[in-house]
Amino acid sequence: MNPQPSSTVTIRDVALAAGVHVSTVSRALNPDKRSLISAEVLKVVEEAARKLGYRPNRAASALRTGRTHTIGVLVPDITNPVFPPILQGIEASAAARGYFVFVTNVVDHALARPIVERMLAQRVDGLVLAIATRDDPLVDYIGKAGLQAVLVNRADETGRLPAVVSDDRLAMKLAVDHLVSLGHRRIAHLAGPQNVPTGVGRRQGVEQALRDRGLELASVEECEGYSREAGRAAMQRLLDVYERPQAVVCCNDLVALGAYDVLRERGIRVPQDISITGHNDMPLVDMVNPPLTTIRLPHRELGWRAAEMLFDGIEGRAPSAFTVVLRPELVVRESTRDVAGEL
Amino acid sequence: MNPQPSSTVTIRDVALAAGVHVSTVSRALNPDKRSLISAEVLKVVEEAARKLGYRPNRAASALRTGRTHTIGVLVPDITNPVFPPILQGIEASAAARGYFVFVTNVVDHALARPIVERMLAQRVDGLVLAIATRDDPLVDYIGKAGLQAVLVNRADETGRLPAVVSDDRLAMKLAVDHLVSLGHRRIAHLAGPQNVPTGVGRRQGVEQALRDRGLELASVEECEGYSREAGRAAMQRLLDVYERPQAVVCCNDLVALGAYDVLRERGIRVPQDISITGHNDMPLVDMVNPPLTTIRLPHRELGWRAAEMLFDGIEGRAPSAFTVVLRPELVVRESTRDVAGEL
DNA sequence: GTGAAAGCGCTAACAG
DNA sequence: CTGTTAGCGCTTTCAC
Repeated sequence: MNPQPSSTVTIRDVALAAGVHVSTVSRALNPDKRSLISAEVLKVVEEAARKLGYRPNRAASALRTGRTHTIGVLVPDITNPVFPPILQGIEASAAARGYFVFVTNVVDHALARPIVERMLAQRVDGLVLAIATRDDPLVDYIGKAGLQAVLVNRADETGRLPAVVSDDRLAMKLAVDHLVSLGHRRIAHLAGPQNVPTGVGRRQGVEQALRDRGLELASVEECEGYSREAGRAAMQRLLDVYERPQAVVCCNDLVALGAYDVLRERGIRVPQDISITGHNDMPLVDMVNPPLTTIRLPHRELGWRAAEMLFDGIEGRAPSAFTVVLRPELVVRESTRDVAGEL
Repeated sequence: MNPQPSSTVTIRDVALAAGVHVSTVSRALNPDKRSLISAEVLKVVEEAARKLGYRPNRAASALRTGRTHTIGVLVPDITNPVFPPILQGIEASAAARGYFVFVTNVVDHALARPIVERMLAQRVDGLVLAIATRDDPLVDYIGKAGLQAVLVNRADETGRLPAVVSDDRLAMKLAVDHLVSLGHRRIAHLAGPQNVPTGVGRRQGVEQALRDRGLELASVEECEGYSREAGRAAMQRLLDVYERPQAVVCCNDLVALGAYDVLRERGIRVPQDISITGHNDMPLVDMVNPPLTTIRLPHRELGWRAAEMLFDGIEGRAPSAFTVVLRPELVVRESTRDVAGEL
């Protein structure tokens, strides 16, 4: 009575058991074509399929239809806490549509191309890229291969691929406006790598927001990466080279924590002596000392929207937008302090 | 000259271009059968394949051979920071062997079965499960379906499936021994859910380690989950019901942070008034206030080893072990304090 | 060492 | 509404 372990139950077996032709079974089991089948036959087929524990072979269907119901996702480092929620959003969208998600960790950017080639061999229906650097030849390659793809968390400036991003400039404006409203004037920036779009966008955001308030950037240092270690190094340079700023807008939380490290070593107190802001609101930054004022991104929604756009493309629907820009929000904690009353 | 975008380059096209039969191409491009082909023909075929940008269609090969070169991974919550490094280990092993990894987030345990069924339909070659609860019918189902599978981070007590785990008892012994050596005697435990193996194992580990030192558990509360919120609730109960302990061994870091929350609210200082230990050494617990003394697990290796075992099984090699137990290590920070000199 | 031929399980014209 | 037929691209006996 129990459904069999499937192993080798094919559409043929079901057809035999139901006393109909295989194509009838195929139609009966395909939601889109079910309507072509009489209610009577439908029942018999479904019953037979159920009894035998039939499970359509996706590999066979993929060969025939060219659609595998799989997508690939490339992330630079899955242990970076911004990516899990993005993946979760992607996977939730995929699961809801009956797709599976190949997740790959692109440790070294040179490996991205071979990974995409392997995905092509696997005949994925589309790709979500969380890794494109500025002006990436990979984007060209994907375009030429005629593959559906969406970028997430990084836009393609040349507009070849649709993208879902958070508004980096707005994010930095929120941070700067917050600091200015607290009375800060000498504001520095620990910038992200200037060869990735987010690094550039956030830096421009800081500069523009400052300009809007009639101020200019006190000083800036570029980090080699979005890591605590890079933040530490950059903060050291910032303090060694320039006059100490009243506040530092960091390109992300990890960098801000690296800045914390340096400040603690040098006996500079946050926020009494200097205010710090981050970006991402990664888990536990509300638990560090002091709790970090930062920018919260809708990471899960970023992933979800990217996946939805991808599926729209795959299923031939016109995408509703080419670039989707989501709104970040400011989360005020204790790493920023009001200095308006002081001279 | 540039390799074509593949789209429709098949083995036939290569055969035609090389002036040989398709089966020759198939052999030439299969590392295991390459030796059957003359060096001369080999060169011609490889050249043709390269020139055309040929990319073997895995869906076709899967249909023919029954092997898809894909595995599935089920995790309960990818945003829980223990899982990304495990996934990273799995993915690294898979990539090295030319496999892809389907990652799924099993939000609700009732969804696990349908997900496994869809994976079966997708004809994955094997499964890594990070989700089994004690005595899970899913394990039976997988066994019956004849699917290769390995558990990670959770053992199957009935021994039906191979597993890679960290030594939970040893972990707790490390924590307890550390606290005892600091002079603590009244030691409590915030236990994990007793319907998952790790919850039970860690609790037993605490009790045994205490017994080994001639002590007994001062008090214990069970958390509803491995979350900060659950830790908060359990810590509240612990303080409300029992005499305040000198130290609390927590079943994991999130729970320990929940305990921090309660202690802070009640003005009980860590570590001056009470020592706290965690488990997992998740990112940033070295940055919280105070930095958490905890147990570090080899998460990445857990994933790697699980994947390696799975591939051994898939490729017909006898697995080198049925259960692999990895060693955790103690990381001492500032949430535990020496009280030996005090009365 | 290479070619011929069959078929993995499924879907999609095309008939009827 | 259902059956017939062909074939997706690849691998693998079986011949020669």
